[in-house]
Amino acid sequence: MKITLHNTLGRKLQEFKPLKPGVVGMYCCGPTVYHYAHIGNLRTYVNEDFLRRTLEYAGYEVNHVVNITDVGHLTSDSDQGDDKMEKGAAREGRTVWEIAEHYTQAFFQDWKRLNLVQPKAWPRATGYISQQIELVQILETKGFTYRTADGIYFDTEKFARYGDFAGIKLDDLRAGARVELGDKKSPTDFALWKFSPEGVQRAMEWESPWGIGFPGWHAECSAMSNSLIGPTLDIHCGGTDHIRIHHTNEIAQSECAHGQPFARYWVHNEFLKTESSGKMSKSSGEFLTLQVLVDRGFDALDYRYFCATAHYRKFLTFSWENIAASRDAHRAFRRRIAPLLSAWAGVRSGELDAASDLSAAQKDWQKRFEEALGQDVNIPKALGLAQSLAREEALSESERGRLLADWDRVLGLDLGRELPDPPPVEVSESERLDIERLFAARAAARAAKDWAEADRVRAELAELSVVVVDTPEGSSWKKI
RNA sequence: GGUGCCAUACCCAAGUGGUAAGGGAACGGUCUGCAAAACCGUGAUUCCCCGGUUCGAAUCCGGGUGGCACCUCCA
Repeated sequence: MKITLHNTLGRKLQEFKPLKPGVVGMYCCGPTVYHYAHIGNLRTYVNEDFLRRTLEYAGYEVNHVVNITDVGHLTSDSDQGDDKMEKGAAREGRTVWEIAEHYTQAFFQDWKRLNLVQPKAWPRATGYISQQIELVQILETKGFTYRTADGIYFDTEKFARYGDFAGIKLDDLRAGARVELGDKKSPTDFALWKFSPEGVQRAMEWESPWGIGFPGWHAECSAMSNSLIGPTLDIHCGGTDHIRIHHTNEIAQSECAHGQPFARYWVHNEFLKTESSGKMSKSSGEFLTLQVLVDRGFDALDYRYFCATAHYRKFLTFSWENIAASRDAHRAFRRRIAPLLSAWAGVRSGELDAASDLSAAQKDWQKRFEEALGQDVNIPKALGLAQSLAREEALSESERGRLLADWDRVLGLDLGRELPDPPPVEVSESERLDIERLFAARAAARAAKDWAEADRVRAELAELSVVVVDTPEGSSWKKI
């Protein structure tokens, strides 16, 4: 199975070939655990999960690493701004360590609810302080650093290819820079190690060859990816916002320290937008968490399905109308394929040889599915194929069921599981009595075969947003 | 100011030179006392606008218009 990926390095589609046959080293920038992840953050992890599952579907073993940033970096790369972790701690009256633990666990819960595959490692920045110090020492020895009053900085003048990755000329970048220069020689220079301010006890600080302080915010990814995967990664993932600063700096420090390419393929995810305010971001205040969606009656997998409707390199617009449309499509899809999966479960016998016993028609669908995945992980196209296959009567139910069960290894919708119904809308006691009274009146009218009256009451209930469903076992109602 | 991206039906969205996938909503039908669910059917002579290249363009090129992102933390 051939996989083509859009590589930010060179900005073009490229056939994927790992460094070592059969194995993929994949590093993904994870969350800073000072607050809940919002659904925009989560879109990126869902998309990265589609990539990982595609690679595994193609037969690769994926050494997938996602970091947890539990060190509070400054909110600006100059010497200004607050430490996000300390800010979170102050906001909630807890220690930074408690904050880190709480939001890490919340993140893990979201991860599980979205049916994301566990990475091979979840390194925490605070667990790799010595490796980060070591990285800075190597850079210092090789002459890429200089010291100012507040820290050790990377000298971007010493790395000729600095602007290449982001595709920008250094002069333009420097001329347009908005950061305060401070003691830095160039606006593009960045901190590798920051000193704790004189007379200030920071909540998180460590001993180092340069005195007490804390690592710069790009150091952890270089140090942890090197420790867990190696100096050269096959794939490095992240959001598009990281291209300019974070990934550019990771490349600079990693390649100068190790003398070899840092990552061979860079895969960047586009943002989730809102209709009103554009990009969803924590710093702007308002943001939605997965829990808010769940509280509104959506399943986490409804959100996963929603993510699957747009390609990872395109903006996806969130609105309640759009997520509801995805939920409806998702639920209808599950209802439609349930008998297909059952038919397949009924005829399958033990383990099967992957493709050898597929019919010609099945092989044709299989080929189309793999092509969609291979085209830069085109999940929306693959999902469209799954929808079409579900209605394709040229294949028997079990033939379709077999393919869909297999495709779910990539779609990750956990299709074999029955999703619980959304929780009912809250109804106050007095409202409930009103509804019960009308509901009983309608039942009486139906018993008397007074259809006109029954329909009149149904309309009255509808005005209260109450839907009545009649089944052979009796009637029931629910508020929507 | 610098850099880059996007623009396809009511909504979401695939398509990247060969004659517009898929889903949701809506409408019509079957079923049902009526509804709900399910199933069947109906949708762009056209892809923001204007030029150009080509036998052929939503797809390539040029120029507009509109929206967005990055250049401070951010997925």
